Amino acid sequence: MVRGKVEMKRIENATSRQVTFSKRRNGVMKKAYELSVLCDAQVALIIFSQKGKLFQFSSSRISFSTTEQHNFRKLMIN
Amino acid sequence: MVRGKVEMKRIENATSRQVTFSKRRNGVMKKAYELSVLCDAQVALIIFSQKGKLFQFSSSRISFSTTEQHNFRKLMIN
DNA sequence: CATCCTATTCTTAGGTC
DNA sequence: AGACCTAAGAATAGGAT
Repeated sequence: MVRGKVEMKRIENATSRQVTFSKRRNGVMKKAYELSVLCDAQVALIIFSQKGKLFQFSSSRISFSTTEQHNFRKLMIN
Repeated sequence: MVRGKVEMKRIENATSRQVTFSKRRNGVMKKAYELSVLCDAQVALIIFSQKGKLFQFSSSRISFSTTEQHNFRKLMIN
């Protein structure tokens, strides 16, 4: 595979998938933050890893309540 | 200002802010989609423009209900 | 207000530690 | 699991239309 090029499908190797998850999760969080700041938009981002670990970003006037997170997690596990 | 370089603060010019919103909104949506596919993660992203227009992405097993969207909108408007 | 262009910056795959 | 490195590819600012 050419270095840097990636096919848009599930990464089969579990280690690579975990590393990419960690890197890209930070990337998309940053992009969400930048959008909210630059454009004065309200943004909420919620991410569950395969193991059900939660990551989230939200700008000041929008947020996920604990109940909503719980509901999301239930949806995710089904 | 150097072409391509941007300060991480609200864009004051309304036209520029709108154009950047449109471009970066697509960018972050794409990143959220890619994260969900590559890493088999559950991702939900919700964005309100300054005018209260809603944009969202969510992967298959997680989603915002109409009620949740309504609640977000109320939070956002306050 | 969306879409094309492209120089420039930013992100990231693959690697090492 | 996380931090660093670097080449390569992707995103985007500013302009044009």
